[in-house]
Amino acid sequence: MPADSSTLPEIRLDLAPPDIETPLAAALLLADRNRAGILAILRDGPHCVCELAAALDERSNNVSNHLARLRDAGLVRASRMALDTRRVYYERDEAACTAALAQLRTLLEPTR
Amino acid sequence: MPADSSTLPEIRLDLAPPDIETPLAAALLLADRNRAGILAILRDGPHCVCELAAALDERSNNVSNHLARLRDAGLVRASRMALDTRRVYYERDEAACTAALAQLRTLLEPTR
DNA sequence: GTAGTGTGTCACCCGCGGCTGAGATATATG
DNA sequence: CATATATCTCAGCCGCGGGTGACACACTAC
Repeated sequence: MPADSSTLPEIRLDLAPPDIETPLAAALLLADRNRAGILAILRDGPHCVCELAAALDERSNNVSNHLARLRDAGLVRASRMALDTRRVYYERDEAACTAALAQLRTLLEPTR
Repeated sequence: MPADSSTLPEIRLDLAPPDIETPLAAALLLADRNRAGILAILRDGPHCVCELAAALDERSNNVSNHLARLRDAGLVRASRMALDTRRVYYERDEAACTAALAQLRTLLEPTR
């Protein structure tokens, strides 16, 4: 027990647990070598799964798994192109990526 | 083998693997409930380990472990304050947090 | 000195998530 | 139709990282 509690900082044991569910979900999506690589590669336009797999030196089914995660989160879109309907081309959803970045800002940007 | 390769998009199997080490490291740091919570709580100023542990409903040694990770990455600083030298107060390094956010921008921001 | 509190360190356990392999589906060609 | 390529799905395995427990260390009060 402190001798002089008025000069000591008050200990706050009743701080509210912060709501970090959404930014945490965004961080978890980026916290994987292959998913981060996919998003980086797709910055320069759409690519098909086999191109991504070759660039990442991973198997296509593994890349497809990660693409499904990103697709479920809305960060990428899939589409078959007219002249090459066998392949599935993926492209970034820039609006969703910006939204995810905004979530991460709530963790890393000062409140001010 | 395509019958008419001139009308089909060229498949790029020689894409360079992107360098994502630094943004990946930043994402891995944020991709944990307790570390994300610590950064969120510290937005409103320094707090000691026991306060963080209480807010996160975690044991102090566990919180201390995560603080060490954030400290090694430079995102937070530790200091003992004059009037309360028993406790260790942690505060965000806003410059480092901004730098980490800049790394994540390389994944989520359009290149333009 | 001893006792008590706050924090740090580390080995260990264990669950979660990434990778794999097998199979299914889709599209094209012969 | 059969064959080939590209992608998708999912159960299972396994390594990595977070939580725990025990202990050491730092500081205060007595």
